[in-house]
Amino acid sequence: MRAGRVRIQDIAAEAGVSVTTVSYILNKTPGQTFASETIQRVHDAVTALGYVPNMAARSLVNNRSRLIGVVIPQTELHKEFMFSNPFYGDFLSSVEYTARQNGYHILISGTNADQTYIEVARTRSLDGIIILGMYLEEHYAEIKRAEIPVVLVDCYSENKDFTAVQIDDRQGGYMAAKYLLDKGHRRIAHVTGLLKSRGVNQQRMVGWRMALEDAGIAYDEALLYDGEVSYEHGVKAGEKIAGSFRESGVTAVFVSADIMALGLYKGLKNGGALVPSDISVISFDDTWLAGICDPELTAVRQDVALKGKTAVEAVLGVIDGKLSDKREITLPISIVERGSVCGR
Amino acid sequence: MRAGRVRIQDIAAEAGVSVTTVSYILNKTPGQTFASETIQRVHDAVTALGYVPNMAARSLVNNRSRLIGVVIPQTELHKEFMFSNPFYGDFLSSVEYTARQNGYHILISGTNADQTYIEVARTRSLDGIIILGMYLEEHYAEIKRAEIPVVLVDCYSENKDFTAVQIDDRQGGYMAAKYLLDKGHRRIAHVTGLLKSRGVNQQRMVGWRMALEDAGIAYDEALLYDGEVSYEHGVKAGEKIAGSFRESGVTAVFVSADIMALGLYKGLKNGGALVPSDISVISFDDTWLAGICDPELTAVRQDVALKGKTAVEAVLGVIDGKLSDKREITLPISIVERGSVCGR
DNA sequence: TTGAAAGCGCTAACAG
DNA sequence: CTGTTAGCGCTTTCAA
Repeated sequence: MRAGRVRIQDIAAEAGVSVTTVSYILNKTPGQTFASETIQRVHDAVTALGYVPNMAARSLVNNRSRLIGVVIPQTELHKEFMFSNPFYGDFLSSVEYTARQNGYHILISGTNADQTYIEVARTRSLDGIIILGMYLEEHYAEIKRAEIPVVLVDCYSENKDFTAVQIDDRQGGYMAAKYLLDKGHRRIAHVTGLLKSRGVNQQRMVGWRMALEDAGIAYDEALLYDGEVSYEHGVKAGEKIAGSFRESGVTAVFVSADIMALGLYKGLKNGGALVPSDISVISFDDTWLAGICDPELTAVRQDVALKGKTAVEAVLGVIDGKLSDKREITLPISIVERGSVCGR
Repeated sequence: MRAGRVRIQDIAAEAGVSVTTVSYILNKTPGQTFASETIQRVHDAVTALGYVPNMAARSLVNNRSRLIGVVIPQTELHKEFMFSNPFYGDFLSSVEYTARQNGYHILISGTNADQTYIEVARTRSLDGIIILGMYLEEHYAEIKRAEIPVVLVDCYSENKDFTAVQIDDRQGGYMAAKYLLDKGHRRIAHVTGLLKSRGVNQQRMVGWRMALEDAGIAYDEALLYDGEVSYEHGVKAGEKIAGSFRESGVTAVFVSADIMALGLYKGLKNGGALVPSDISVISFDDTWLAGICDPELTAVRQDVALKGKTAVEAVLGVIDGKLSDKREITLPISIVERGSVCGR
């Protein structure tokens, strides 16, 4: 039970066996069998001496660390995570839990300008990494070259070289707009994040446009409000919409994240528009934020915890050499009806 | 630039020097000087070959990992983190950022029943750990014995053996109640989390009681609503308060976390009480949530990012052997006035 | 200034 | 079934 270094040697001595035996027993190495009495003696020695394995030594030999890296988008390079959006916290929570159940730990790290995440991964002998968001195209070549198991979450890449966990964001956007259409809305605005070419926001936007077009409604760029995925952007968009909805005829808004929806509520209110009687709102994600506003948000729901769990299972699958075929995993989405949409 | 293992040997060969030289130059080992040309050759070799150091090997030798562990409260043992409260996300974000700027990475891990965090720390050769919440008394002896640099955040322990980063929660509670008192409120309810004996909620509650007593108001247990730190608990408390405030005479509530304040708003509204005209509300933390409700929350503000930064700097201080004296670091708090309190 | 070499703790041939 | 031993990549003492 001492704090200092108890080595595998020490427990070998204590148990009166060789280090090999101890190593085999502790690792339950397949194909090695031992007298149950031997096993018992080894385990006794372990508890008696308070032995814990030294992962550094183990990593050095195996070249694997039982560590999984998680890359979370930063607001800017050098800066902090975008944790104000509960989506990330929920995701990380699920990832950590699932990894831990499988004997892995999570290393989180943003990146500085002088070091790419791949360098971190190599330096730390990460067994795999989960990349959230869309850092891909810039680092594609490097990641590919590093030959490290990577799972992409919410990245729409042209390169199908990596396993990806995602939802059908385009379909989600379509569902949201269709829902509004079915309620009789014809002029539907869209508040969204930055429309980077291969991001989820882009896809949701395209889905929205498709639904409108399928309903015979021409795309009107004036109804698109893109900015940062933040509360503040929601406020700004809400104020603009509230200030013009009587002329523009807008009766509904599809907003692509709960956190922006909260801002939107505020902005609409500031501008004197009521939800849902003046403006109906449908959101995306359905984090717990959707339940705290008034009226509660109708939203396209995705299961963030499942996304995290699936991402971990996918990296582990790649690490273990299974899952080489199952390249793309698409999780289901649905619409949760609450009070923020009314019919026309 | 290859993915495979480039060793320090390889770059020694490439640069035409010995491994010792390379090691010294790469580590900028104090007291070792080299011809600037040699240094240049080594660095050239590093970039040419794409060398990244192997932390496992380094850890094995130094017995340090440049890894800092962060322990975040779990809802239950075995379970996931309490990330729905933005406090934790903001804290972690700041911790990761500060650590990274200092060349450290963050390992996050909850604990399973079969393994304490200290075992994780030993197995992973963590250089230090930041413990958030109050796991202390149960593990006190073990942590002490492990002799690993520990910084406690938001833990009120009797044992002053560890460096602690905190705010004066009792003072915060006092300030909140005093603020309400000064506005003319006499019957002030308190909605809080579980009152574990050495937790922040306990302290805030004591501050509230003290302020009331100092104002000559007897403590009334009926005005205390304790439960879990969650949105739901806030809702329940709000409904109860709204249902009885006309009889009980309650005109104000001090709620000990923003996330509960949001629930409280909802509950009050459900029960037909208006904020602030019927019931004034003052909250604690002042995360971004305080700004999203209507009316915006007046709150006791603590700087979560600063707390994270300070915690990291404190562990690093302990690791480097400085800071042995500065045992307790108390961060400032203040009151941010917004629209949720009105005078009487 | 530089180099040889002894480990750090562990795994996994290989030999018994 | 069990023991010996050669590394994994790196730091650092000691000697040159």
